[in-house]
Amino acid sequence: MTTEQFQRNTRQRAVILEELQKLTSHPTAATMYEIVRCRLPKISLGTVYRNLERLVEAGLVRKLDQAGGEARFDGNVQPHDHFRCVDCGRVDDVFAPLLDPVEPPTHDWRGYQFLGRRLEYFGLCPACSARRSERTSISKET
Amino acid sequence: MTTEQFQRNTRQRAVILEELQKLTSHPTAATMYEIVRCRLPKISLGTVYRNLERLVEAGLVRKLDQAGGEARFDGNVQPHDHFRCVDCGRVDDVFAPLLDPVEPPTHDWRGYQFLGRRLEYFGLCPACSARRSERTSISKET
DNA sequence: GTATGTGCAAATGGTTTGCAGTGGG
DNA sequence: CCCACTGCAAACCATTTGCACATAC
Repeated sequence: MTTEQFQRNTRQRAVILEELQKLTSHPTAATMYEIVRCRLPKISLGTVYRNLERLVEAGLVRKLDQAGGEARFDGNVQPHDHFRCVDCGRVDDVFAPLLDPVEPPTHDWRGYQFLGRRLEYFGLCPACSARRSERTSISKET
Repeated sequence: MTTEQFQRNTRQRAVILEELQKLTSHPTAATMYEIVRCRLPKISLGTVYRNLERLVEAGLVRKLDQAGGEARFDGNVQPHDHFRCVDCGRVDDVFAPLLDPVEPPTHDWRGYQFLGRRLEYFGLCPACSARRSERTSISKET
């Protein structure tokens, strides 16, 4: 898994990949740092960033980044889409294809060479949706 | 256009919206700052950021922040998708719907409340695509 | 007149990087 | 034994924010 793609196989990289693949949440680099520190107390945040980046390049990890916000990482590289909660920021997998997964041309659409797409839904996750409607009914009562 | 949505209508906000709507490119906040400074030399970058954010909230401008790096802004709020070049970073409009625009449920899909979706293609723009294949053939020749 | 919005500059926060030291092969 | 990788801390850079002043209404 970690073989061949890298010049050296370090314990740090192995643990980062292993822990990320255990999760179905989509942790930030900082969260990964906290998780990995349980097993490698001396690891640095810089190493976490560097390895996540290299794992992305190697195609073993997906990066879900957003301008101005924290990037999140996904250990599941199977094609699938995401739902981002605008209140709490959590990212969940969307298993049902909500958009017809017709692929764009793989290359040369009017000179553009397509490499992929990013599709993300946004809205309120179940918890935040409940919390909001609760607040609304309270404010109506008061 | 700028009326009603805001408590006060300032020249700064009007110029920012006006200049952004002239463009079909998708400038960053820094680029908008440069553009607007031709007409308002004393404007500050902070004001550009604040107003772009408020214009997004008012639904007059779209913010394209799906990828890491700098956010880009779009004065065209008609529903359409985008193509981002991974080499030079330019963002172009995608006019032809490459994905069937089937809308996700408007709310309550397994407790999730959908507010919208963001779709972005990425790959190489015509210029960068040409530049890359040129380099490849050169390296083959050499 | 007032409080919303601006200009300025400093702060913030996620991410990257330079460097000396470590350890994988 | 060498050089890719690490730990550490400082640097970076897009964005946000605090504050005194300006101006829209």
